[in-house]
Amino acid sequence: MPELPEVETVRAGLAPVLTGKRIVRLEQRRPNLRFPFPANFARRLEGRRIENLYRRSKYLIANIKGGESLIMHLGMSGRFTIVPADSEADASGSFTFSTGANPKHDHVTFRTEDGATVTYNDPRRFGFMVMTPTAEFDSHPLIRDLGPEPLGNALHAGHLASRALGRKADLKAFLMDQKNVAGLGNIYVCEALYRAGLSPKRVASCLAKKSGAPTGRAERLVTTIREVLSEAIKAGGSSLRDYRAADGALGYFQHSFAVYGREGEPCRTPGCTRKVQRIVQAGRSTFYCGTCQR
DNA sequence: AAGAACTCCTGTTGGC
DNA sequence: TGCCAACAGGAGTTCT
Repeated sequence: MPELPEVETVRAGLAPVLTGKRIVRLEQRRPNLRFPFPANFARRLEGRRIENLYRRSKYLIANIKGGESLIMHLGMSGRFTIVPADSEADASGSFTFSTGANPKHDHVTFRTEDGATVTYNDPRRFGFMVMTPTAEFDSHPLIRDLGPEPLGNALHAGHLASRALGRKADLKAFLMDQKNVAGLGNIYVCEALYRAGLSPKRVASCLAKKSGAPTGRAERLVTTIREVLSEAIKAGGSSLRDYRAADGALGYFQHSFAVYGREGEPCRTPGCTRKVQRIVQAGRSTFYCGTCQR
């Protein structure tokens, strides 16, 4: 579920609780999520310090003192919940801070030296946690082929054009592919395409001229991708169904969707009378306005 | 090599 | 009310 803005919001919530802290206990309640947990997972983390917590694409990464990195992905339904150190069980035995999720899907709990706990809950178990030597991080198979961070300098129209040149996939699929741009998912691709006035059904190669130079469409897309992601981060992400920040807060960017989830509702472009359409591309819903997006 | 289909898993929703 | 199909912020694997 979470795309870049949601993962970034989770990172911001977890960072003050985890950065620089020693993990004193790790409870792992099942052998695997999407992939098996790292071998000797608890033994490799207990007693060790988290040096920093950062985000790359939709991954959360913790550098662990001693030379390993923990790579975490939330999949479709993953959620982290913090229970602060000073919260206490009430008379009924339940915690003041409930995780708000079905506890049968609480798969991993980290306890820090401060007494805070961070629990990972994931009903669908499409998320995962893997470890790799930090020195080999960049060449890890999950990391090495990722495209540029959309909010950094490496994403520019020329990059999109060079990736898109000669590609027959449609624009929607091109932008969903993490090798081309990192961090976008179904929601923000739909929203960025709407803002750029580009049809999701267009062929990806429309971003490049025959010379390989970027078209105006590529320029517009870079701008709208950045805009929509930045605004969503400011709003704390989008909360539909499962997603919450680590402190339990709901994001509110879903109220700003122009097209996502709005099938049959009027296009928000002033003067446009068209209704938002839903089509299926590569098995996923795409929402767009057939008038404003060409 | 690129692209499409299939797969993992549980929960929720809407139609009959 | 129940039953069943469709769908959900992802992406690796396998096939053509």
